[in-house]
Amino acid sequence: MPELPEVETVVRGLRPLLEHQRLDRLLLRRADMRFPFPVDLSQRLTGRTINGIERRAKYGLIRFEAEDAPLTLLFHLGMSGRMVCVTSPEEDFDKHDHLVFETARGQVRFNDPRRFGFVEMIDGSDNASRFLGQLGPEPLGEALNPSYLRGAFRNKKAPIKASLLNQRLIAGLGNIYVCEALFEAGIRPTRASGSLKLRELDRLCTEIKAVLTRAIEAGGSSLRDHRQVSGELGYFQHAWRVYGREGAPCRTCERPVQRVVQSNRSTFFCAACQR
DNA sequence: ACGAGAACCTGTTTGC
DNA sequence: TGCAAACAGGTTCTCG
Repeated sequence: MPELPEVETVVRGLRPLLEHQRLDRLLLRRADMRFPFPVDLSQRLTGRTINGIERRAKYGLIRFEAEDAPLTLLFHLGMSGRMVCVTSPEEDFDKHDHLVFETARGQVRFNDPRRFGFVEMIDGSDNASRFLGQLGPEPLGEALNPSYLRGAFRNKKAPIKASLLNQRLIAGLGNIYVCEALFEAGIRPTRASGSLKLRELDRLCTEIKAVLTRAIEAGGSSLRDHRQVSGELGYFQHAWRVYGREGAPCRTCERPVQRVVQSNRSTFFCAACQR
């Protein structure tokens, strides 16, 4: 489930395996993803040292050592993407292992059954990326605050659920954490974005940060689990308050959780607790 | 300009 | 039991 906390967990998990390592081999097994993988990936990156790995919104950024301009490999996990760490390289490939990074420490395999994931080479500054250019502020940064939200949502008729998913307004929220944050803030997902009072925006802002922070902590603890580190990165269990709980009792008032579809995506909420 | 819906693809679950 | 439909964490594009 690659939303922001999962990508953060993936990035943290990749660091000990890839950071300051030379990329000995980059194997491209399948290139026809959501956007085709660049065909010259191996040629451009093999032999280079990885300087660091960062996250921006739901994107992972692998920084490579380069002579002149910065060189970055951006990756996105799509809906079903995973990074699988393999310390015994003779292990058979899965049919959905599309890209394989190999260093002295072993392999990292980009596995993605649905192939909505993709990578992009960024030459120079991050602004050169077609994906990073239009992004709104990071939800965990100081730039996300009630007055920013007031400006971003002013006069907007779109439901608050849709606005929170809009990466140009806030970068990194996905379907699960939007549902959870709206529940925690007591705000009904169908409300017009522009109708939220400053008091509500303040609470929403607080809950967005709290929900994401808790999820990152859960991911961090799962990283310490040996099975996680040597296997799949970025997938951990979480006890959702409303997400995926249609018909089950609200954990606050015990009335059944409702499910509606907004912009073709499921929204879960409690009609009594969220107004 | 804005918002809703479709498209992209595969695997798993649900329902008849 | 078998098969088809529904559904799944994302982003981008088109259309009204």
